[in-house]
Amino acid sequence: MRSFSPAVEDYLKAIYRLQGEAGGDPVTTNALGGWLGVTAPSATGMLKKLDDLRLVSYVPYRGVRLTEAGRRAALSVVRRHRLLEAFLAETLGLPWDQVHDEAEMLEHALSPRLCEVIAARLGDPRTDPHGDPIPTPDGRVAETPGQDLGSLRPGQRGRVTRVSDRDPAVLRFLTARGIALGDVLEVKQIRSGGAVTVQAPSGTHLLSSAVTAAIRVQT
Amino acid sequence: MRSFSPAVEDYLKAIYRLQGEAGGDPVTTNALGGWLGVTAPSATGMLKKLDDLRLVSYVPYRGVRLTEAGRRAALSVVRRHRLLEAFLAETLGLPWDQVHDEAEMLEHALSPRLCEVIAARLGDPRTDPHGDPIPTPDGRVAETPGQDLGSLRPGQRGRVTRVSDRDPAVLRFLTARGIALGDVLEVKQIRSGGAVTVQAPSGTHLLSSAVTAAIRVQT
DNA sequence: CAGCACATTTAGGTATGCCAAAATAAGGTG
DNA sequence: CACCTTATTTTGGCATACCTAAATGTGCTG
Repeated sequence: MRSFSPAVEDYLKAIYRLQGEAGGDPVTTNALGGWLGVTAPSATGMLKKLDDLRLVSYVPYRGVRLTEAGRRAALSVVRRHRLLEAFLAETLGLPWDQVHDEAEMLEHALSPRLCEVIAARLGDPRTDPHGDPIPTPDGRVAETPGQDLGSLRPGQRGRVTRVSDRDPAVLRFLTARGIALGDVLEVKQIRSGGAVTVQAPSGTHLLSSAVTAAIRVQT
Repeated sequence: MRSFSPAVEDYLKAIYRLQGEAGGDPVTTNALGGWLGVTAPSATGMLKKLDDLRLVSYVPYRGVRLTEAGRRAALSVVRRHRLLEAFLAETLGLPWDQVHDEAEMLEHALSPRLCEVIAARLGDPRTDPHGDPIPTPDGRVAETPGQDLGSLRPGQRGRVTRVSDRDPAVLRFLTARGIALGDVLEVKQIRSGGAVTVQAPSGTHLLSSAVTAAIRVQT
């Protein structure tokens, strides 16, 4: 597989992520531009190019979907990204709220060879520091079942399997509260606005809806 | 200090290196283009830009020299490059003939923060795996005195302090012969064409002029 | 000091990837 | 079904960084 420009890789990764959130629906130009911080015309131009490269199938005004080749390319980027996150946390002790931004920059510069050396060194980890699954080199991903913490009802318990890396502030908040991956949380009370009181190993905490939306749990 | 594009960083690094080899003379457009693998017109265009940025002083037809700001920027890139080489060798066990190419790609994506985390993790090493000095964050470099192995006369001895990372094949050759940084070599015989027979801890070896030119020794 | 060889710059062009402004399509509403 | 809002695409431009071909400067040699 030849290699792509950083811009192309970023678009593929974004389409992969948004497609996952959209539950299979095509991704719209605006959603993509918004996610990547570029204007819609810029996204349109890139989508045409990706369609020419057969990485996506793009129907004007109808949105875009990854082709099989596009999916493989996207997973390659995701693999590099998440392996780097795991590596930076493991080897340099970087906290989980910092690994994402660093990996974001390094992922485009990581050679296939070095990528696999890192994977071997880490013992082929299955998840990154946020609990996100690391795709295999041949493009398989173990998507973990589970649900948002916000969807639990009072009295229900769930083990934290995954925390979104989107907002570093959320990660820092959880660190400060002593909540980590693997902890079992019990929902005590649901307040107005979606805030939730939970019982964690580290104590009782009030989590805003922004926080509960970032946490995936397995019951 | 704001950050520069990969292309600008590569030019600064190249000018720094060629200026060192030229012993203070200005670097010519052609030498620069040749080193970087771009045509002379491309180099001319970039030199004008670097002059506008006050990173070099460029006199048409007369060559180019780094300004103090340019020197600092170049040393920042060199620091990142050599720290990465040391890190890859130390942490992942990458052989010294492979670290250069990987560092070459990663250096432009290494944030100042991560750079210093790596330096701390390694205990602020003074040299990279080839013996090249690592500049300090504030722009000081401990240039090691020494001379090319090829300049020694029969009977003279020298300790290997530095090996050029330019040609990975030379590095692999030395590894295969059991010659490493710190070894003391004694020149036994100089053959036609600059090839040299040396006595090393690992035995007696015949080194081509390409190899002796890559080795710096301290007598 | 004329001419030549070579180094270097100028001129003109390509490919990426971004933007703002203007035009157009899609989809819901009266 | 015409209209209006919103999403999207088209148009025209900009910046970076590269190239080839043509023009020009430099410095050496006869």
